[in-house]
Amino acid sequence: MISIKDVARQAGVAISTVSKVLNHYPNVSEETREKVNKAVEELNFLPNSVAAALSSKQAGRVALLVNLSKKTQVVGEIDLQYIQGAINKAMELNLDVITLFFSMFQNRTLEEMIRYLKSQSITGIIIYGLTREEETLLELIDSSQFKCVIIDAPIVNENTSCVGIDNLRAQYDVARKTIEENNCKKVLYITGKKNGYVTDERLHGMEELTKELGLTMMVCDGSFSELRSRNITLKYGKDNDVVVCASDLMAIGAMKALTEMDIFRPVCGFDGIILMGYVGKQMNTVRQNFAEISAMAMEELQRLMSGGKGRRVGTAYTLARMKYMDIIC
Amino acid sequence: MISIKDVARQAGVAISTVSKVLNHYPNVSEETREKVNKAVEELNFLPNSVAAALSSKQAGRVALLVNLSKKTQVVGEIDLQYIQGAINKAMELNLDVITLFFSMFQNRTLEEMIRYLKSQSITGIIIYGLTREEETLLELIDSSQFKCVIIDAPIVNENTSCVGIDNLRAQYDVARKTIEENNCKKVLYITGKKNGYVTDERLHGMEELTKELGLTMMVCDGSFSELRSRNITLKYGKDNDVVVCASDLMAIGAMKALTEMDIFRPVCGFDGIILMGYVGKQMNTVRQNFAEISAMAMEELQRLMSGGKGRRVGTAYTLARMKYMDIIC
DNA sequence: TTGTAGGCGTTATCAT
DNA sequence: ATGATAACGCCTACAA
Repeated sequence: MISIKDVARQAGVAISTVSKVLNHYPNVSEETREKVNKAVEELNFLPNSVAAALSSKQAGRVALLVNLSKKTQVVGEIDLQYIQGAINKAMELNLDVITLFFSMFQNRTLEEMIRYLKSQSITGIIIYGLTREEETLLELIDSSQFKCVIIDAPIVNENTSCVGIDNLRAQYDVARKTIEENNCKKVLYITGKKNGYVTDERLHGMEELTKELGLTMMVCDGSFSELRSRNITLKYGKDNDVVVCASDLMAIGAMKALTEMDIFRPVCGFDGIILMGYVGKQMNTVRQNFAEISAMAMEELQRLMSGGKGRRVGTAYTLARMKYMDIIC
Repeated sequence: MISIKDVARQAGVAISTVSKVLNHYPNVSEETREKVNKAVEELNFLPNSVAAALSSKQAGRVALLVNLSKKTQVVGEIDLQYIQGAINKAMELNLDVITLFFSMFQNRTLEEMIRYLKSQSITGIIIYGLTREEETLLELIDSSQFKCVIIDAPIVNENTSCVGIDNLRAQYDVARKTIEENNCKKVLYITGKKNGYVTDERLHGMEELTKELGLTMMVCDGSFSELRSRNITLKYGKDNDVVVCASDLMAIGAMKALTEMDIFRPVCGFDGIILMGYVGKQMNTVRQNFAEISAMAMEELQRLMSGGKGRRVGTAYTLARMKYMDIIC
């Protein structure tokens, strides 16, 4: 394997000089910079990231902490896009990434988690799918041992940023659109998990909307479960004239229930997953670009790791309908 | 951060002795072994994997090379299970993992790929979704620079193993079941991509079956595309009395087409993805446990990395029907 | 059986 | 502006 040493020899300079050029240090003459770059080209040199990680305490590695939604069986779509977006961006930024799942830390203490992450030279973490139930993770964030970026949970401090859409607004928007299109008065709102951060925000969006339009609203805990949403709809669907769901999966469950009951009620979902295109009926939904959000999170993490302070980063969304013929190819 | 040095001091032995205990070397007295382990416990020591990777040339890291199926829009389910299965097993085996995607190496030469992987201290690779079109990857495997495990492609050599089900048999089985259940004579077979390894194997399964049962078979290239399958079915579905597809997605496309044409034909798919449960009609399919397959691949890779020779590893499958009420919760 | 010392490829701190 | 040199944490001959 060809190393920085070879480059140094080839360029006729010291190892440390090569390192400086590689890392864009200021005090290097244009002349040597060129010599070194030429040698790098000639030798096709690529720095060993493992050695770099070991040596420098600042250019650490980042961990993706993914909460695989096993609860719903439709695994994958969102999480994979998160992972992909993050990894691609990381490669662009020259950051090392390892992917981890919540389940790996199931019964671990805070100290064990920290130890493990440190043993991997992790200095930055992106967390996907955090809920209030993950107490140890919340402590981890609080511990300030790592730079963190949280997706879709409003946690911000010195070392922690959050990125995500404005859930309140988005829920308001998609529900309003659906309600106005169908001239509804009584809305059945099926929420996400009790302890989910987005759950509250979205609910507030509905509260604002129903108050503003003078609607009545029945709120049921769907826990992001397609089955629960289905049962709730079977029970209360008929008595309301629109079903607003805090997730697409729940919207699908609701729609399937309505179809079975052979009654029509407009339904809207949240997230814009491809699966929505398969259920026949078109529904309004909030569409997010998960890969892009994740890429932004990675950029934000890099900012934090190089000294930036935690902050809130907003991402975009659109209202959409997923049509079968659009999504297949 | 607490290091091997601290453990050595605490145990009153030399650093190298600690290392020996940690790595289960033979020549260590029971007494010192206990002293060291006690110190490890007390200090909650966890070895730094980055340093280990840098130091030892043998305990390298492994890369997951995933071919994200962008062609079909239903991304995720299979790939994510692969990733999850591999990472979980790797953690168990104490192996470092990084996840990469084919797209990252789109226009890269063999040398560039090798350089990159070496710069990451990669010594083992698991490849998911390989086709004959990935020429550079095939060269990479041939180069013998890394230990490789290929999923679902019959490539075996000194440093390369493959793991996967018997595609010929599985295709034969699921088709036979469907055909016998419905007493069919004329089968429309929609294949996967021309250059996919499994495509041929599955086709051979069909050839064996149709010959054995004396059926007529019409073979169309579906390229794993739901849309193509749909169009093929629209065109030829009526003239045949069963549609056998080399993937679930294509089975769904075929079924949707049949439904639109308002005719019934039994359809069977391949893979057992959750999505199958959403399309209403139940279809036979071959169910694979992707996470488990991937875990086996990781174990096989470890075997290779510790000196084992390449070989073929078979995995299990079952025939199943995906029912909506079974898959939601 | 145990310890010493050199090396893995970088980065970072000093002199120069 | 450049170059020695000491870390970084661990592994592994080799020596004791």
